[in-house]
Amino acid sequence: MPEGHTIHRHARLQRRHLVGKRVAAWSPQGRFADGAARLDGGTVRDIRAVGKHLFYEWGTSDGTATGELLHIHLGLFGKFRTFVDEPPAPTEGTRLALRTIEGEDAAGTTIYLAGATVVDIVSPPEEEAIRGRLGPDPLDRKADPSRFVAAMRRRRLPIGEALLDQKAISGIGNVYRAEMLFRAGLDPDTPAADLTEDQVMGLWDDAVTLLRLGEKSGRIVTVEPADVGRRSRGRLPRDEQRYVYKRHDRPCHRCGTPIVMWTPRSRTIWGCPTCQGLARA
DNA sequence: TACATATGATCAT
DNA sequence: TGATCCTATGTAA
Repeated sequence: MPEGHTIHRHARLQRRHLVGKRVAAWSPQGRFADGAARLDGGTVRDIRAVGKHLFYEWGTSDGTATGELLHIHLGLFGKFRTFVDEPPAPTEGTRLALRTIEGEDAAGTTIYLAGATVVDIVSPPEEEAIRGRLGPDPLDRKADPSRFVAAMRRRRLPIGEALLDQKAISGIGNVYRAEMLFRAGLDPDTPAADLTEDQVMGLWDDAVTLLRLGEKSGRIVTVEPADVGRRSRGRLPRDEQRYVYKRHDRPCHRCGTPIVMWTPRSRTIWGCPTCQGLARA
């Protein structure tokens, strides 16, 4: 389930297992055999997440930087599986396997990766080039939201499409864009440039709130508990976790109006005709 | 066995 | 705008 929160969460959890460790690397599927061979037996010095990208800084077996970075982008289907005990055999599509090399009696941690759009080895300048193409990341405490504001001000593009543009803001995906626009009471078809600066900053602040929550919990829960008659966000039934995403024909949690869906640029979006004043409805 | 589906992004036309 | 790439899963046939 890879929007930005998932990527940052993977980085945080994998750091605990991998950083400072020597790891074996191989490619069960074979399509990353050469890359895995270059990484095999080296150490992981750091793992960094930015937007939907992951960078693993590699070192030699004694920890010296090699100038090689494992770069991963999960795309739509990419998945990690982590095993702290003896792992099962990898699935056929497993492109990369990493396993920590521990002492005699420790099993080590094994991580399998399948389905990713990008698995390659890049140099530090290439990492910088990729970062340079990305807008500010709501999960980066040093991010500069004014870059997002500026990007929105100069775009006639509908805000619903602009939010998916990783050059404008990085890490937002199809679930968060729909949910953020509902929470802001905005029609996704509104041209980005028509929003006030306060509205754009409001979207940024909400992205920070929601992605941080998602990074902590590993799930995307966007409803305010009061809207579904609850006291907390814990263990909500599936239909009560979100306001609009995949809730077409279901009643809005705030006003009861049936949620509608449409598909601009082959990315389905959902909205409440009443709460978001949908022009198309 | 087949097909639909998925929280992404790029490239060609 | 449409085709394409990536893989696993659930449902239908």
